[in-house]
Amino acid sequence: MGTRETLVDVATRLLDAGGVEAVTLREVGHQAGVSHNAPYKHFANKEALLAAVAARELAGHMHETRSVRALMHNYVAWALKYPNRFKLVFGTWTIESPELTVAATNAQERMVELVAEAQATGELPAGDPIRLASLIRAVTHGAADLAAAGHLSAAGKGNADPDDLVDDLLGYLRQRD
Amino acid sequence: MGTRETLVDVATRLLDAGGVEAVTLREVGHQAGVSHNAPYKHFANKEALLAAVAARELAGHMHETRSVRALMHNYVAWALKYPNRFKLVFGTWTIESPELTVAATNAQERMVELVAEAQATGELPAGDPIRLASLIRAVTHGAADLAAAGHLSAAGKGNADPDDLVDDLLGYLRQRD
DNA sequence: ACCTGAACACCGTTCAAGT
DNA sequence: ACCTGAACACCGTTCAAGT
Repeated sequence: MGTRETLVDVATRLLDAGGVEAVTLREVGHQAGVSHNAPYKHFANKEALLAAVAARELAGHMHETRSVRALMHNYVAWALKYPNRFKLVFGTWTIESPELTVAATNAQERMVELVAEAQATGELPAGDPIRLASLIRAVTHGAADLAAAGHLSAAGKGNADPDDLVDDLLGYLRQRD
Repeated sequence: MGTRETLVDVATRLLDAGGVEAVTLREVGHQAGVSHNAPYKHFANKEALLAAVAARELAGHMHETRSVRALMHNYVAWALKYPNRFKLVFGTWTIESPELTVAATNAQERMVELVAEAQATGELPAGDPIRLASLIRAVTHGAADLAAAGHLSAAGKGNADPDDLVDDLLGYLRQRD
């Protein structure tokens, strides 16, 4: 395995264990068996390394899913299992990462496809599939983000988990026809 | 104005200008006219200062709103105007801040109240108001978060903005009865 | 092409000391 | 009660040098 790949591996492990602030170039280099500034021979800076982590994460989660519902539940499960990767991917980037942009675009297009299919069978209401996909994605993202940050259960006991909220929305959308 | 309040002011200004990583205790102290470690006499550490910033932000945005829709549009407008404050408030906290918890609980309760009122007048469908409030909040939060991070317009030109998505959801919910 | 060690400027935090 | 200056351990990044 090349050094570059090892660096991304180590960075992902550190990210999972302690959040983005636990990913230091020095520790990444050390655990990869190289010096503390060897990463600069493979990445322009720390953010470029994090972008590589995010891009690999996004690309690796393009499972074949048969339905909008399955895709959204995958999304939620991923956010809850790897909250630090989730936060990294959707955080603010000051650099333009082509691989990250490509991965995000692919995911979005797959989503729109699935929505259009569901509209064709009548499972989802008619209308602009991009706009409807954005709505479904917003609920899923919002529910996952609030849950991952512990802001969804703040109100008490009988709270819904993110999967429930996604299903609630799909249920309301189905009852329209 | 007391030193403590000045520190929170300066920290907020730095947050707006350059994100959370631009908020250094040294710069906060300097711009507040005190030494670089005077903040430790008012806050246990850097995160406690950031929690004070977040709590004041959350408390200051409890405008009197007459409708669920107005509250959600306020939420979106706030997220777009002060993305760094938004990200801070909903980020992961490793400390327990009582003032932050209280402010979040108050906001959630107000939201549930408004949803219950709308259910009474038939504007929103019946059912557990806490769960319905969670759904509406998830869409709003998700749309605002994706938009603030630039992930909503990734698919192209004809994209909906966060306000449109909120209205789309409320529209679907209204058409149920 | 890839790596190393020293160095620089920065940061959070602590501590002894001052009023 | 509130503040200061020095100090410590850390970090991202750069640079000259090595193979």
